[in-house]
Amino acid sequence: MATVAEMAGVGAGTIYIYFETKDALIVEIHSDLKKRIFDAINDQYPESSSIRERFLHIAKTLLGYCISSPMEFKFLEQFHHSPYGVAHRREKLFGKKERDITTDLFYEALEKQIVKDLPLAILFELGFGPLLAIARNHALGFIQLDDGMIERAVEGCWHAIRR
Amino acid sequence: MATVAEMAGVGAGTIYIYFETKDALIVEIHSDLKKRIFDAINDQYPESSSIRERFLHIAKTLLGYCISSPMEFKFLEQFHHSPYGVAHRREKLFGKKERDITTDLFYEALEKQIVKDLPLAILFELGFGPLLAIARNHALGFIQLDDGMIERAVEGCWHAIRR
Amino acid sequence: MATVAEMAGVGAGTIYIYFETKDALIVEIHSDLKKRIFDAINDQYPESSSIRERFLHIAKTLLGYCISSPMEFKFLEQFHHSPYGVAHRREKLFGKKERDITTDLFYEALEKQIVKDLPLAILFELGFGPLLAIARNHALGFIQLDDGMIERAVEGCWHAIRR
Amino acid sequence: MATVAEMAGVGAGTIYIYFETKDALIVEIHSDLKKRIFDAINDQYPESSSIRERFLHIAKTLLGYCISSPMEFKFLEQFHHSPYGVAHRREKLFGKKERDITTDLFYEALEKQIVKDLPLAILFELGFGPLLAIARNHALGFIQLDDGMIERAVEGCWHAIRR
DNA sequence: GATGAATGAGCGTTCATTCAT
DNA sequence: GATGAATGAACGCTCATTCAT
Repeated sequence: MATVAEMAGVGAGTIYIYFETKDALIVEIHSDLKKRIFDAINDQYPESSSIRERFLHIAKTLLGYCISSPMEFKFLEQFHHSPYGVAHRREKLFGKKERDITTDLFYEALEKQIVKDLPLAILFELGFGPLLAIARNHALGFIQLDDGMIERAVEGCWHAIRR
Repeated sequence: MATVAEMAGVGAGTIYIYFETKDALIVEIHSDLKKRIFDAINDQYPESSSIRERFLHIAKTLLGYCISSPMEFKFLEQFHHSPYGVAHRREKLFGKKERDITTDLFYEALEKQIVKDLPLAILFELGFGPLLAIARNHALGFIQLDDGMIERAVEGCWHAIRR
Repeated sequence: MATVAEMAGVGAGTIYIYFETKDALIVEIHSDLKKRIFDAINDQYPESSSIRERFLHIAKTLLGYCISSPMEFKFLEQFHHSPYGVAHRREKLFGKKERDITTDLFYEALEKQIVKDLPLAILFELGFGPLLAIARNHALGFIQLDDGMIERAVEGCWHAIRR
Repeated sequence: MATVAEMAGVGAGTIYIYFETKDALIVEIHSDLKKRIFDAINDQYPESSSIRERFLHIAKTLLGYCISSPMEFKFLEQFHHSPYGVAHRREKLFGKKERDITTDLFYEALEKQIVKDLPLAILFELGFGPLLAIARNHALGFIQLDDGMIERAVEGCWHAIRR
């Protein structure tokens, strides 16, 4: 928190005027980041194309965002694998949260029997989980991504969920 | 470390008789766990079956282990997403470590052009990453796994990597 | 550090607002103390008197300070015989530190061949070392210093170094 | 203590059969060392020469020992500036300890009014203190001792105490 | 006598949070 | 509203000593 305050050019106590706790700050940053990603997805979202097309659009946009914004991605990763992330997903799955574009897509795909008959949580992990993992490998320098590789990896995610 | 000592019913210093540092303790627990998982995989490993059969055996064994040993799995997850895990994977990918059964399988599958032309790291993430994620969702009570679901999820992982 | 904080009537962490580490605290106390001693020496320093007179002034001021400030002296002793003190003297002997009043005096005395042809380090030990030792003996109650004794001891130190 | 035991090739507990505490071990090592030094001094001690001659013999032997046995000297230094050393000197000054060769020399010198009229403790510090300090400077690499330098330094110590 | 595994108080340091100014 | 000095429980680790074998 001291570092955050310093980088923000404010006093250490000032943060607590705008955020109740460190946790609240983190959750809000995460919300903000999520909003930005969904904005990127919604931009040029092929609303009336096939489910496959829409999935590929989401997947590529997500992966592209993670690769081009390494700091934001690093935060996202840490959030995901922390108690914050667990609480967030629990809320998303069981809570009263309004639907988002990915949830809608999967519900539609399940209805039309285009994807495997699996719970939403699993479809998420099969369809989008590997993308984040791939971005992590890229960020760590374990792999050098190129367009063909991205194409094949995203295609793989689609194969994982489709019937 | 204080908690570990307390739960073990020993003094704080006793741990340091058996493990040089906290890090050494963590790495050794991980090694031990990995060995147990590979033992489980090697047990009844269908050496002479198809690559698909072998992959499915590994995937199911891995998922089964994670589901039936929730504490061990929780440790494995934390390790994976910590600097220890990053160092471990870096070593596995670039280091002089002897090959393991999964690496061998993927190399063979790449050679025979049975799986997509992707780096080992990505094949791992597509093929096994979602399984750990699914186990996590199960452990957190987000999903109730049944045999059909496991079958479909594992099948999805195979679809993700196969050509 | 816990004891220091307690005696200062502050929390354990408070010290670290003013001093980066325990070492920094110790070094700063030492600097402060050294400054006070040099201030005492500079006060009424017989600039234009003989080298002998100037040496005796320094020696008596130093001994007087050590006797009248037993706590400060105790710190000085501990510092001197610790790795901090060794590093400090190494810096003083070989480093780029600006000269101080005692170094200047010894250089002048060497040039004028008034003191024995010995390295600075040895002149220090012969000329001032015993004074600190005498102060220690006094602080420990091993001896009861009186003016005559101080006079003779300081005179002895002068005899040790002069030609 | 663990290191001592290891270097001695015995178990950690074995030390405590022969020495009640770590402190007792240290005190005994010191006694042993002191004995060795006095043996070196007694060897070829010029019993019937002048006090000056005898002092110079002791001083040179002491300095020579410290220079040629750096490990032993390091121990001696640490002992001297520790609570052990303080207790030891208190005992030596006020206790029932039998006289040693240096004490005898100083008593004789005081009687014959050859040395300054100062307490034994101060004579020790003026006469022998700088020698240990010089050995320390040598051990730390602060000075490079040669025969002339040793001669002048020891001479200085004599000048410090003689009338 | 000899062993060495076990102990636990204490070390220097951190950091999210508070509150008087 | 803004500040930043103050807090103190908790961190990983050490080491002189003990005692069952």
